[in-house]
Amino acid sequence: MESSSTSLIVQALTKAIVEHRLHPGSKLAEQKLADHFGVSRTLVRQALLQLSQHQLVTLEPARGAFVSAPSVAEARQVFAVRRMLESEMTRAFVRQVTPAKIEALREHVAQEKHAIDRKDAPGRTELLGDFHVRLAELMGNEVLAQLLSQLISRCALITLMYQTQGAAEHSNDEHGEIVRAMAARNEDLAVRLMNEHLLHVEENLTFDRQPPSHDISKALSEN
Amino acid sequence: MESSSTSLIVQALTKAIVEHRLHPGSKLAEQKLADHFGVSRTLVRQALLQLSQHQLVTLEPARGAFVSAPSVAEARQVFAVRRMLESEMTRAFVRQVTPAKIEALREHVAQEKHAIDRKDAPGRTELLGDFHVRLAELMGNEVLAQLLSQLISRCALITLMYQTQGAAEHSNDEHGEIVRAMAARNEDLAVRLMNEHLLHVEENLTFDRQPPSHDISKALSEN
DNA sequence: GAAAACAAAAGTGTATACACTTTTTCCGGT
DNA sequence: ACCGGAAAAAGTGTATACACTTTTGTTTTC
Repeated sequence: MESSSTSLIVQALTKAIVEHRLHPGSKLAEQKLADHFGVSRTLVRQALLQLSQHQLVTLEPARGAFVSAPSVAEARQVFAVRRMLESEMTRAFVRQVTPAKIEALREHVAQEKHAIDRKDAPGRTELLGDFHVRLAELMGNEVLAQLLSQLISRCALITLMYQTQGAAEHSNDEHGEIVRAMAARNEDLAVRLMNEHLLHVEENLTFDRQPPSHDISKALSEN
Repeated sequence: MESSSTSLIVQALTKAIVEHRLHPGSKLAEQKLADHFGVSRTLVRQALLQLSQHQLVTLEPARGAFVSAPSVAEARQVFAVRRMLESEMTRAFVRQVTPAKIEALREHVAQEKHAIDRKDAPGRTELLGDFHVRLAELMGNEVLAQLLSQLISRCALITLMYQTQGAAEHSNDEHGEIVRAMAARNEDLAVRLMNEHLLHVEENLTFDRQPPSHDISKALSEN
């Protein structure tokens, strides 16, 4: 790896954390990362600072940066916020729905299904999360989309990436049902389905602690 | 000014921006800020990076940092998100309300009134915003509180600080009404009042561009 | 042999140096 | 006088240096 501005480092680390190639608790030593990316510690520090704002990384004074290990309480709070935000988002969406938007969502759900059928675990996790961001984008609300994107990254850090094939299929089905309710302009049903969907995802939380991967370079090299 | 870690610089700049002592568009030159705070550019850069994540500052590559000047569209999006989030927050709050929490809110509203009566403009703006954050805190949801706090900072950058005495009183009254509806456990009323309150605040947006203050040191020295 | 104390190594936090980009200033041409 | 452009000044972006803290490993002591 070579050329990289700060944001490229942020992206690479975010991907590695969200995809659970870097486990919660892993130490992120500045010099090691700097060597890996071929830059100075300066840029790595900037990246780690940003990631700490996104809550994906925790900075301990004079001790360094670690992949965040959210507590159960924090995880539940994040999901509570998502339910508040997304149920109302769903309501607003139904009120301004158009055939083109429904078509875009159907297309997305089909992509999810494709990734699931291919057993492409990283791809399916990303797409399942992006469904919710797409909703915000289709509403034309950038602020909402960005906010949700961050919340969902945090959720991905919380839920295990290698969720069962079954759970992924279940989520995919629920996305489909939600879109159907939206297409029928059934506001209350869509909102209820979205709420239930998020509750189901939350139920599937697995709070097992895993042995941290101490080989940072290897974790990052896998793309 | 002397002793300061990065977060102190962030706080000082946030306060200056939110209180409109630094106007949107003002250039924030690193060396000037470094001299003012008596630190090196390193720490100032870290602070500016954080502020840019909070959307209070905009970084232009190779050109430097400027106090953000949110567009009208962006402002409306921020308020739309607040309405989604806060209406559901209100609903959840009513469902788990206790006399102690109501008392805390009454106390807060009284403080608001006090600041308004004293014509303490910075204090009242801060307190009027904090009402919404207090709500989140009382629900015991840190994540929600932090998120709202950031959204509200952005709103403060958008709304003029020196809102009329009348508008402040109006907001204060509405806060009082909301608390009353909550105390009565009238969920739908409380939610409706909160929604209307946020719409009123949004209506009061003033999108006049003001001449930027070029004297950064002076603006920051006023505390 | 275990625990405490010390020394060495590694790592973080802040300042500074330097290359490169943008902005400003100043000067000559029209 | 005004415009264009070169030279200087100011400013940002990244790397490096160095002080100080934490961690690790070794030796000493009981």
